[in-house]
Amino acid sequence: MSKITSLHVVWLRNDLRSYDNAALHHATAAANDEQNSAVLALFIATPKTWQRHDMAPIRQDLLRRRVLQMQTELASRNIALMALEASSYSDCAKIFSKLADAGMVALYGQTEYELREQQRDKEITQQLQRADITVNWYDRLCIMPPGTILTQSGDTYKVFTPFKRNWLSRLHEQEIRCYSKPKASVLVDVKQLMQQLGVKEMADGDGCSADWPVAEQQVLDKLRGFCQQQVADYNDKRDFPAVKGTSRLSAYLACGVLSAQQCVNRLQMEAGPALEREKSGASVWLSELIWREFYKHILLAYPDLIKHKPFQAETAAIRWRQNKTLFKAWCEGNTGYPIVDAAMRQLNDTGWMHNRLRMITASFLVKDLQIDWRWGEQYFMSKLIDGEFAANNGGWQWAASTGTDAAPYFRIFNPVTQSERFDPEGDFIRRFVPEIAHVQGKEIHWPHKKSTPSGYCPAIVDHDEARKITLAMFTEVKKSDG
DNA sequence: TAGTGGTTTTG
DNA sequence: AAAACCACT
Repeated sequence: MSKITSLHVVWLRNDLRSYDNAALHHATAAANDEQNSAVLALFIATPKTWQRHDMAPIRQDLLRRRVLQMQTELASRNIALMALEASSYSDCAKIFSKLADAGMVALYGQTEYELREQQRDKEITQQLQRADITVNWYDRLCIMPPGTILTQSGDTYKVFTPFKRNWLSRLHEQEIRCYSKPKASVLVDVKQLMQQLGVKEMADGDGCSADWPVAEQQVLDKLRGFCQQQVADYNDKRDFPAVKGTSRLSAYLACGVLSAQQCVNRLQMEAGPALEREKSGASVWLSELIWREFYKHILLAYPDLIKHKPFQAETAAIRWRQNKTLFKAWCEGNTGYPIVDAAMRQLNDTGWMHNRLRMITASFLVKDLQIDWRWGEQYFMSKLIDGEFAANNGGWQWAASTGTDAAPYFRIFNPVTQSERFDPEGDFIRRFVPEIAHVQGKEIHWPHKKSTPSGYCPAIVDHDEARKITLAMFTEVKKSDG
């Protein structure tokens, strides 16, 4: 075989899949078109940057496991995946200059919307273009890319429902296309290339995400299974944490084993007509995918969000309580509110939390403990296997009433009412708060009525009182703003 | 035609 | 209360 003289490099980040991967697809097509040309997929682990972004250890481990799995999957398609270990994003530049010397002719990748990531990509782009290397970015993180869904006056939507209406009308105008799995003709010898470049191989993770399978086919089967068997009941079951009513695909969307395009494509295939029915399981699940895009669009349009500025400027003046003791109790699931404690322990024990519980615990931290939503935002990121800036920040600001969407009511959840409504039998609470598992019947939602069961913590705050304090805090900043 | 004001909608 | 739409200019 003749010597490889040109490399088409695919930089994988949060698009760790071989199906429907635009970058991989185009790089392979280009390489197959040329003589002595090969595709090289590249992943660079950057634990220092990950840590600075509070990326949960379980999410880091999932990334590493997925990359190793993908290495095998891609090799069978004649595509080598070089998995490297660096420290932070600034080290990526050195790797690319070495690749440029080794015959790299083009770079392919999927765009990302966070500030540091955009800076990183901009710098690498400039560096490579100076060396006459073609750089191709594909904006496929969303089905409808930011900038394509605007109000009639050309503004970014700040309210979900009109955004969704617009988004859906676009969906009806077009067919969602997914790229096929690429196949190259020449396989690069990665071991040799790594030696030649003098770069460090990616380290293994600690395996803490082992409960989450990483084989691409297995994940696609999960998606298909969900769309065939569960999505029909999604609207009826999704709010009950004791029931497996949600897709549990968020972690795979976050690291891109699945694309949103694949999700909607599969949903249309399996649930077709139901999608046209309002409140059908299929259309409600689609709404959740649209929420994901809504927050990504918002993030790109309001870059201050990445600096943790509140969307509603006047709420920056709120003086949140800096109480480490109360915060710790919330983190550890020792608030004395069973549904809150069960939820936080689910997060701590499994790296994942049911969406209904994310709203309940967020509301509790902000509206019952008056603690800065940013503390909660950061804690969630540091624990969640599916933590992504846009959705996490959007969700927290929604719960904190500092974000988009100006509803005329004030959003304070009553944790006991929420518990009664969404964990009616207390099954979920008993699973995660064993010290009150023996409490019979509806008392499980509020076991303090007679006296707090031994081994369980008393309530750290009185909800009705806390509610009044919070309302006053918001009234204060609203009136000083005029 | 882009700006306005009045009306409807809002996770 | 604020956003978005819509009709009118």
